[in-house]
Amino acid sequence: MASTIENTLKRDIETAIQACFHTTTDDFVLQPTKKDFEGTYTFVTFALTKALRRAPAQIGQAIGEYLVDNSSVVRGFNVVQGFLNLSVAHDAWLSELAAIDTEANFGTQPTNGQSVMVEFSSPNTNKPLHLGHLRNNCLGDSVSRILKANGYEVVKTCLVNDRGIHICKSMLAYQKLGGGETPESSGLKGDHLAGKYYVLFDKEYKKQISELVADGLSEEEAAKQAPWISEAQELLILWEKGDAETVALWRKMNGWVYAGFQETYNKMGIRFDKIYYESDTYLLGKDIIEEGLQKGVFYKKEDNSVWIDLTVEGLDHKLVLRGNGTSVYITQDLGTTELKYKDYHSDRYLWVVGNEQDYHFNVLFAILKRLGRPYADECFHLSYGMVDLPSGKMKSREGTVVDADDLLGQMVQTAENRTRELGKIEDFGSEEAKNLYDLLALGALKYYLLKVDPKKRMLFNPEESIDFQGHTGPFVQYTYARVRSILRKAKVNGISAEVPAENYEVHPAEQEVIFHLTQYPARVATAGQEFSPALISLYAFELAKIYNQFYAELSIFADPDPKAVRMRVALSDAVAKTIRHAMGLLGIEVPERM
RNA sequence: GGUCUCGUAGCUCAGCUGGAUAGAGCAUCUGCCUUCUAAGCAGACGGUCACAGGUUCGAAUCCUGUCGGGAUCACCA
Repeated sequence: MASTIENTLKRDIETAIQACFHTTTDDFVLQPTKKDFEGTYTFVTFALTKALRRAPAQIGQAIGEYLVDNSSVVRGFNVVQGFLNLSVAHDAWLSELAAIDTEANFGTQPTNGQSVMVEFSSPNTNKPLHLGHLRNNCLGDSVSRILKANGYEVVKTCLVNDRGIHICKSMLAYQKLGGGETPESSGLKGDHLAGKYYVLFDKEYKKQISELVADGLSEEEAAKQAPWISEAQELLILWEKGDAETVALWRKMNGWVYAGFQETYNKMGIRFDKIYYESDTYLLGKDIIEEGLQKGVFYKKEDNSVWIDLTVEGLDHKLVLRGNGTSVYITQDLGTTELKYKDYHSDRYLWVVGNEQDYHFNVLFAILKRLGRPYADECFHLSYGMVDLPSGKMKSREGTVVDADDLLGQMVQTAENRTRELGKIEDFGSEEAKNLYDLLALGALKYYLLKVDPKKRMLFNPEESIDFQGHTGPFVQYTYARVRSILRKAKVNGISAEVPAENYEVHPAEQEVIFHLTQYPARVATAGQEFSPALISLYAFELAKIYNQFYAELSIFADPDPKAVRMRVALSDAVAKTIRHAMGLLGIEVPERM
């Protein structure tokens, strides 16, 4: 995965060590040279000092001299303490760039013959999507794209949580207070309409609790006895029995929510290959419990409830089936996982689920292993951190959520305002302009959510709008548009991209750009191994930044050397291609102009 | 209380499989558009890498402990 220069360099250094000292090292440290020093790669010699019993600088000097004489990729060197800084030969830069230039799908690996299922989003159908869901969606979508670029066949899947007591709560409130309201009659998006009744339920429920508490009941008792909660539970029972009226209402309200979600997914550019509905799968898993009992993996208590002892794994005893024979969360997940396996026989399974469920997934994977499932070792939980507000966690019932549709709308507005201020696209038609605003807003939002290490929780301050400058999506998009402008100009002037084969002194600013281009495939591979779009985000930013520096320092068309002009056009072309590819892995589109 | 996780500049984050003087962006201040898109570039300011020990030639990074934040330990999903 490393670049040609890097591979050659490693080999040549090994040869040098052998030739100079008649030994080898397994502690091989080759890293990019720090900015303040001359060179591109730095070989660290400290590890060799003990075995060779020589000063680090002495070792560096010897290896450096050998490389300058014998390595095709080394042009010069300097030694600072134990650091051997190496400059790359001009021809090596040129051939590296030429190779990238001719590669049609730079960054994409050929198929590896393996398949992976990525489950993400998995929303509840009782309230609209918020910023936390957006992080999940962006992560799931981007990781899917990254895995695909790494050669996997990817199945994107979503398990819709469309049944249960929470759904019945919104249904009940709607029955009581809805008065036949519909998305059409109210002008509300379907998921927001359902969410409205979920909130109304909670309001009334809380009122009922406090009334009961005033009558002398304990909080706990009151929460159980409040009339609306009992009615909601009755609704759930009716639903499970298949009561026609209840099911019809459920279907109607869920339909609204699906339509609402679909609209948001469409806006975000997110699609699934397969959607599972919990209403179809919630009874699954019981046969696995039976199987586990027979295998002695599970045990039964006196009340008929079924458990597993996971203390050996450092976990607890865990309930897997209630005494009355009904499922719990883990039962369903066992069933759904088995179903996914039966449906797709994928080689690997990835769940993009918040880190609040770390324990659940540890349990799930431990059980799968105990049951000897063939896919047990290929299950991974991409555990991402919550999006918190300065006030703490987002809570939908307390109205402290950042609504996905609202935020998206605001960002489109910001994109429009900013674009108008700059006045660069006055010749755009209204539809063209609208597309650009959407593209920029999505770029800013997705980049914002993806640039942070997925594992870490992140803070969103609603008081501060998401930036369009600096380390942002629009910065990268802008750089792309800028490069495209260069390439258009080259085409108009009949200048073709061409990397000279030799006799060209590659300018340091050009070297920097080429060096970063060479790092891309390795970065894509690491991002795939670590399920981390943040690595790609950072890369895209760095590449754009370095190109902008090159752009500010050197003139492309005004250079007197026509070889330099053609070479820089080729370099620009490679950068445009790579930025587009990297942003594509984040699910972000790039504009021709902005 | 047990387990997991995080603590880096005023703010948001990189760096963490040990390597040079700890890096970006935002914010504040200063320069740069008669030349390829200034959503840009250059510079200034800003740090006891929570704290204390340990390992080593070398620690933000590894180990131990302390303090502080978060999550989780449901017959909720």
